[in-house]
Amino acid sequence: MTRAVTIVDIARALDLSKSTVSSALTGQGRSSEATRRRVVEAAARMGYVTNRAARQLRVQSTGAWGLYIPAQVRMQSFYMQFTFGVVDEAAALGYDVTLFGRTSEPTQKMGPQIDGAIVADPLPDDPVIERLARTGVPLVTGGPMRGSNSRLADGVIEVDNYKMGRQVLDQLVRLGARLPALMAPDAMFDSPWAGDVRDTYLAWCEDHRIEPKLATIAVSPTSQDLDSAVRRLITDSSIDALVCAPQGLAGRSQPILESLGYKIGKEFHLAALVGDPATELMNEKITALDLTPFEFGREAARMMEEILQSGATIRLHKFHEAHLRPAVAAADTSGTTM
Amino acid sequence: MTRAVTIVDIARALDLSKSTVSSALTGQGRSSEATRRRVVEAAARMGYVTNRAARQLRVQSTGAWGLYIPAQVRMQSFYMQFTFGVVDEAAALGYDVTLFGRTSEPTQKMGPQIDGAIVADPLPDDPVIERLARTGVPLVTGGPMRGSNSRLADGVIEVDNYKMGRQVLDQLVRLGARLPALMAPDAMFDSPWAGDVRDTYLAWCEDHRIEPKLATIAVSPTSQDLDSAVRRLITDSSIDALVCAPQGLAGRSQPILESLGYKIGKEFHLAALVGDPATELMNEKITALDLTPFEFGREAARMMEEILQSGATIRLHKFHEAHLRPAVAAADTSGTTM
DNA sequence: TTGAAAGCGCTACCAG
DNA sequence: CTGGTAGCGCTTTCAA
Repeated sequence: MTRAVTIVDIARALDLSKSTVSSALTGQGRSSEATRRRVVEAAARMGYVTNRAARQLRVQSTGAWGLYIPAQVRMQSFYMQFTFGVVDEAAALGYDVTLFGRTSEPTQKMGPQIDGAIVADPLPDDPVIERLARTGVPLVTGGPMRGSNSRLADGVIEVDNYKMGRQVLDQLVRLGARLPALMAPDAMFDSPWAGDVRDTYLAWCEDHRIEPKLATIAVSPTSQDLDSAVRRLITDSSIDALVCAPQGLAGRSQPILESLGYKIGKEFHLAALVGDPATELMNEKITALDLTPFEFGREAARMMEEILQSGATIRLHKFHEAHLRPAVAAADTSGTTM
Repeated sequence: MTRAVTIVDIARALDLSKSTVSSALTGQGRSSEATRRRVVEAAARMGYVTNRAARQLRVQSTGAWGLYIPAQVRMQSFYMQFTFGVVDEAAALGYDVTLFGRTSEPTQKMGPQIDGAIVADPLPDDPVIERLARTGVPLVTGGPMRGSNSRLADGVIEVDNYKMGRQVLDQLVRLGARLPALMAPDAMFDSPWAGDVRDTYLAWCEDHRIEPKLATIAVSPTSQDLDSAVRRLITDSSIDALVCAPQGLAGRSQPILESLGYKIGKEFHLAALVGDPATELMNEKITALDLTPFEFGREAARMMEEILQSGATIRLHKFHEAHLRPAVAAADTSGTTM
């Protein structure tokens, strides 16, 4: 592993000064086009690559963003896609993305060194978020912050859960449902999103003069837990539709319901508020919301860039577009339309 | 955002020199225990945090590792857990983890600045891996490398796919299966792991004088694709067990098979080679391999540390322990053991 | 046991 | 348009 080539190397090779090379490379147009090209060409030929540490030390910026995904939901593909959306766009903007885990610091004397932090689905009192915020760098959240933490965010990008939730419920009614139940995350994952989902459902029920049927469950329940939750829900009451908030649970509920004799898409309807690409968005019997998490992540990254560009003087709030992917109406056994 | 506190600040405050503070902080025991404690205490009180860039510039190391997950499989929870295993252990060892996406660089004049790269399930000719390797930093792979890339890795940690695959197949036989089929990843994800899985199955079949029944499928197939693949497999032949290689497919196949009248765990057996925590490892009817991906990631990180400590002079190869979680034998309707 | 000084690679400023 | 120089914060000699 030989010593890396630096700007002095290429300065010597071209018989120029450090400064000329530097400005030619960063391209702030103080040098003549001719020398600029010579420098760039030589840099490429010699395999020059900027030393980030040196640059950062000088410019006082790290060139990296921190990304934090709460431990509770790390198994969901939504967050993986969100993550790579952030990574992808960040790379395009010239930033690295550093991932933070749960512990993250105790051993570390050297705190995370980042220019900004992005947090997905911030939980009200997550200590990691507080620590991230305390570093003083801009904070962008995917999903709103609530409670004491809420003013910590410089940028928020969220899905309009209220609008989308209603679209799902209305769609179920359109398919023939009269009494949809909601399966929402339990207290272990009491994120603002979870709260929005509950509130939306309750408000919708009130509008429709419907007795709400709400069950709570872990975001990644065991088969047994899901099984008993579903059974409890359908035996307790006369519901004819089930809206599952956590990703994947609608897909996993389908076989349970079918084994109990329900015909999904006909006398019973299923919906997913966070459609899983493999199991729900591809499943025509399930009405699902496509939250396009990859694009969601990209937008979060773009928002971060915007805030950084402004010198962290602005606060941004945007909505990310989600899409309703309705279930295909089940072909009636008695005949067929079209 | 006030200026960060540096070692000079705390040197001034304590009326010491930069050097003394530095060595006290890094604790290489040249200063007296008394001053060392004074310095450490002051640092904590003043909220000192090491400037990574400065340290790196001096020491010529970035304090960060790169992690790359092939795009094809990013939706699998296995990789998410692996990722956070790496992040967790890296943090404990004092390293940041920078995530790499597919594009990663075109815009970047500034190549990734890392001390080492970790790659999960390296695909034979992945250009990102080549680029990572070309940076000259140590490379650790989760899963073996094959083909032209294979000598690029300084460290390899892998599951003994051969041993574990056989354990699964033998277990199915023990449960009563005679003719197990394999559902393996298609050419889109032709990783060494996928190859191992196929080879193991074929060798096992030969040993047992069984005609192999092999189907290939996308690692994240649509419901329709999975449905038709399963149907094709069982109608074409008289198989009585199905081993699914890609994560989650055994769980997703279960309802398909059941809807066709098969009783899983009795006359038909299902197995998952990469047990999904939510759908397969929790499902008592499915024989599943628990690859403990989080721990897998941690081990990869520890291996990286070991290689780095050696000055990248050693090459390491280890096996990561996976666990067979057999299906619970279905209670026979005619009676019960015990 | 401590201090002074050099220097990692880069950008920014000030002359020319 | 270009060169010289200072200095970002840190570690690491070399002297005291």
